[in-house]
Amino acid sequence: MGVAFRDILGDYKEPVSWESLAGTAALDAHNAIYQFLSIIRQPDGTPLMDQEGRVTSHLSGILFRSASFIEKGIRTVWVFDGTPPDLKQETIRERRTVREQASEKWQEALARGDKEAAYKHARSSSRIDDEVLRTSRELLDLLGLPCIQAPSEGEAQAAYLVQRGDCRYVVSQDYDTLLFGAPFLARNLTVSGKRKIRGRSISVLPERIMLPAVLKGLSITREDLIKVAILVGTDFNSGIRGVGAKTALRIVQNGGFEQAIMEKSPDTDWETIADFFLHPPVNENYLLEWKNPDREGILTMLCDRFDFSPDRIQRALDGMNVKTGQKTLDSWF
DNA sequence: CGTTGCGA
DNA sequence: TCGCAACGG
Repeated sequence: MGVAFRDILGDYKEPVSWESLAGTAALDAHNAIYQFLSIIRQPDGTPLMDQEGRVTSHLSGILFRSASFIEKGIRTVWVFDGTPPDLKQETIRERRTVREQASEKWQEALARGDKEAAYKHARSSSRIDDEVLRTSRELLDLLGLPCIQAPSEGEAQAAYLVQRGDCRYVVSQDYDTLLFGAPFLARNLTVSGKRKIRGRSISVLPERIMLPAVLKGLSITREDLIKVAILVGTDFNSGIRGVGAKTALRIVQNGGFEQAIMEKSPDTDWETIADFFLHPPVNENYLLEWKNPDREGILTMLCDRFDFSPDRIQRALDGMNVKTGQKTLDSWF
């Protein structure tokens, strides 16, 4: 979701400093891991793999990004998806089809030696399987970072953590958490966010989106924002053809939502979808505990089992601890 | 994506 | 020291 939806959010994206993001953050694990699997690849699309051919792109991404977050004083909670709602079945089927077709196109591109196309299709063929999930959690556990299992959508759980005050903000590239009520969404939390300005390369600041500012600025309620999303399409419905975010916003602001649905998409059970965004299943009984990284455990897992270079891993581990002066991360807060 | 190595 | 290409697994 969100490709069209973001057209009305442009004015509410604020650049923020890394310092202002110190504290606890609920990380959309699916979103982050997908990004790692999708992007960390060779030019021909081959992901990082150990000697046995097991994919390791996600482990590389999790380790180095976590090291960077820890150095910046950002304590992450990794929120994993549970069982998707029935409402999402069609989207899931569509994604599987796209993935399978991308996989075929990847092989075809490889066969004809078109690396650029190979890389592009390989990215779209990315899939988070059980093995990726298991090894991700294993590494996060060794890093001492808490993982929460959502009963349903991870974005909903992440939004809940912030609403409840256990985290300051959600980290995700997707905007869905806003619909689930996250008051503070942070995007572009990448180390390598670099841009050239006047010949100089400066690091691009992360950006934040504050839900109250969005709602106030657009003069709508959260329920209205959800209606806008439903008109353009969500994970739970395909939206109305030809209606983008700006048109959808105007329709909702003018009170024309129900009529538009009735006329253009009468089969959309919008009330059920809206109710899911407003009252999603969440786990309310979680325990958040941060521990020191298990240095030996991480080295054993990544180097002995997955063929990472001990040198690189040690350097990353040094970066996580040295700055804290042997204190536990917890003692910062 | 994030790190590292290399040429200027 | 910087900027970019290549590597990592």
